[in-house]
Order: sequence, then C-alpha cells, then structure tokens
Amino acid sequence: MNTNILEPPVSTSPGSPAPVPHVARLSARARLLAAAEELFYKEGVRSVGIERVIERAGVAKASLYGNFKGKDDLVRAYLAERRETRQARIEAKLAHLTAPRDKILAIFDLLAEIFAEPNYRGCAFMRASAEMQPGSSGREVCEDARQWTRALFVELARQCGAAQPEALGHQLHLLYDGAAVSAQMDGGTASALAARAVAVQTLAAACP
Amino acid sequence: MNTNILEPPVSTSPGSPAPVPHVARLSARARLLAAAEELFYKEGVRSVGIERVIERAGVAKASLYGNFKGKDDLVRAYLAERRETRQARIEAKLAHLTAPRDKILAIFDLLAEIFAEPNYRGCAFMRASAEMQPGSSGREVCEDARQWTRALFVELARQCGAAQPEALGHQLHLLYDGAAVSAQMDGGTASALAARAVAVQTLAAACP
DNA sequence: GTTCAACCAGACAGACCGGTCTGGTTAGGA
DNA sequence: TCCTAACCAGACCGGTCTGTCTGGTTGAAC
Repeated sequence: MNTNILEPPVSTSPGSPAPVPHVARLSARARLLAAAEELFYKEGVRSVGIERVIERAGVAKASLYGNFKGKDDLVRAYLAERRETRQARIEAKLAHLTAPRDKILAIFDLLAEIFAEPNYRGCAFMRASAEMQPGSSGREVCEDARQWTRALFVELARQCGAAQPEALGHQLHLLYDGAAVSAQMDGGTASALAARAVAVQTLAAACP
Repeated sequence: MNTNILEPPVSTSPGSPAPVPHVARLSARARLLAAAEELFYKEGVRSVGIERVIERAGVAKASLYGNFKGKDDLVRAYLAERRETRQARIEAKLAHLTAPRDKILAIFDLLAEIFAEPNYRGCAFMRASAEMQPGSSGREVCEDARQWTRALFVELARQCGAAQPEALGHQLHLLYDGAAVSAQMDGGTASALAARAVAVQTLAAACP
C-alpha cells in the first residue's frame, strides 16, 4: 500500500524483463529500492552487486550514490522497507479481530498465505542476517524486526491471560521462526499449518 | 572424539594465536579442514577467503588445491564433516535410551548443551545455506543434514505410536529449527528449554 | 647418495566489486 | 532564454578474490 502521493504506485510485476518503462517513471530512488527489493531478496544481498541493481533499475551509478551512502545503506533501506511492509501486513490482518487468541492464530494463517506466494524464498531478515557482518546497520534492522515480533507475541500472550506471558510469547515466536525455516528449506505451506496446530495446543495449556 | 589412529588428535583450543605447532603436525588436509571449520563457522563461508584459511592452517596455497578442487569443495568438506559430527553426537546422546519419548526430549536437552557452548553461533547449515547459491554442492550437504534430522524425528514419532508420525515429526522438527534460530539471534539456552516444553505438550497430545 | 612425494613461500594473472569522477542530456521554473 | 537540479552513460581506480605457477625445502624409502 503506497500512501505517498508524491510518487506513483510501484507496479511489482515480478517477471517484467525490461528495466522499467520511461513513461510515468518513478524517481531514481524509488526504482533503486524496487530493484534492490527484487534482486536482494531473490539472490541475496551479497551475491548481487551494485552493477546489477542499477542495471535493473535503469539508473546511473551516480544516482545511487546521490540517494544512498553506499551499498550498505541501500541494503539497510531495503530491509527497513521490508520490515515496515511486513509489520503493516500483520497489523492489517489483526485489525478486525478482538480476541487475542484469534489474533495469535491469525498470524500463523498469515504465514500460510505468505508461504504460498510464488516468489517466497524464506524470511528476508534471517537470510540477510546470515550474509551480513554483526553490528552492521542492516543487521540492526533485522534485530529490530525480530524484537517487534517477539513483543507482539508477548503482548498477545499477556492479553490471553497467560500465567507467564514472556514464556508463552517466546514459545509462539519459536513456532513462528521454525515455520519460516521449514518453509524456506522444504517449501509449501505445510509448516505454517503445523506451527498453527502446535500453537493451538500451547495456548490451551498456557491459558486456562 | 577422534577415532582415527592415523592422525594425532586435533587440539581445538579456540584462542591459540600461532597457526599450529610444527611438532607432531597433522597432514595439510587435516589442518585445512580444522582451519576451515574454525573460520567458516565463526565468520561465514563467504566472508572468509582462501588466504585466511591457508594462513590459519599454516599451509601453502598449492597444498589446498592439491587436496581440494577449490574453495567450493573445501566448503563442502567442512559442512560434510560438521554433519557427521552432529549426527554422531545425537546418536551418542540417544544410544543409552530406550523409550522413544525420552529420545525425543533428549534431543532438545542436547540442544541446550550445544547452545551453552561458548563458541556457538547458530546452526552452521542454516547460516551456510543462506550464503551459498541454490544447487551448489555445499547446499546439498545442508539439505541432506536436514533430511536426516527430519527422518529421525518422524521415526521416533512412529515409535511413540503417533497416529500421524509424519505430522508429529514435522512439528518436532519445527521446534528444533525454531530453537536454533532463537539461539542464534537471541543467544542463551532458553530457547532449547522453551522448545522442550512445547515438545512435551505436543507429544502428550499426539501420543495417547 | 639418490629419488620422489609432500610440502612451504610467494609471485602472478584474471576477474569482480565498490566507489569516484567526468561529461552529456532533459525538464521545468525564473 | 538562461539556469539549475536531477538524471544517464560509462570510464576509471584501488582493492580483493580465486586459482595457477615457479622454485625451494624436508624427510623417508630405496
């Protein structure tokens, strides 16, 4: 969902071969972020070089270094954008629900939706984390995204009336992570359903 | 545990600054594997270059290319060695147990032991997978290791008398993966205990 | 003593990457 | 019309990476 009226909406058609049509084109920054999103997620932040990104975006090298401090900064911006997109998607999924238990299970339902998407290649933050040095700005975004997810599970566990909301939140987060790993390595949506089934049991045991 | 009498036992003191003493030294191949194990696991298979490995091993470049086809082959050998070490460690942990339920829980106890080790940095296969291209020989080793773990959980679930051993095995594997991710990102042994607690509930529900 | 295999040390080549710089083009506003 | 900002195209530099090659050393077998 693009609410910035200064920029036309980005068409995220995955298989488009030509870089981006020159009619009604986006700003160089927006095209760079779109190309980074596509290439970094598909092939890894380290495998993809600057040259590939600017070629895909149809942008000059100087434009990249005018909009970003360097490759690390572009990676950070890519991850930050993904983090906001994901958090917004989760919040939208939970918005029309009231019972905390339903919200928790809805998160796993959302995982099944995400895993079913044709271009899904696993959790972007896990994959990027493994490619980046500890302490880099990109890693901080990943850890921030992780912290947010953990806090969400703990808060929902608290609302469920769990005796130990921290412990239950940790357990639910565990299932969330495990589902992502399994989806990345094994493919399919089965892991989201398996995690949901375990979550139902765990909730029943922790929230009497 | 080194049972190969052809080679002296490798001293895995982590902070030793000198490469390896020239007395009773190992073969070039063994030293290369030891250095690869140390550096690849600590800093990533992609971040660490050939130069770093041969310097740490105290080995000439030509010796590397005489023992391995190239860097990819060295990475594959490193992962294959790790896979065998891990499988042997799990099998040793389960050897003196008879009840399948105890064996399953012992795997999570072993995770807690592993997570508590000072140099633990997460699952080597997950981290290496994220750094390698799909279809590479190293990736195949990782997927093989994953397949083995899955088969182990499914077999133990079957021995437990689960109605759906495949499903229960998948759920247990999910907890295993989630614990590894949480240990890598958050540190500590809490995730192994949390996964064990959920496993107890899941087993109780699936094996009446 | 000779031979041979395994090894060490390091120079070197070719490729690639991130980042800088120059020069030319376009569009819009004063 | 002129000016300015944003942009494109691509040469270029320094560094790093994998992998090859040459030459010298050691030690054990014969």
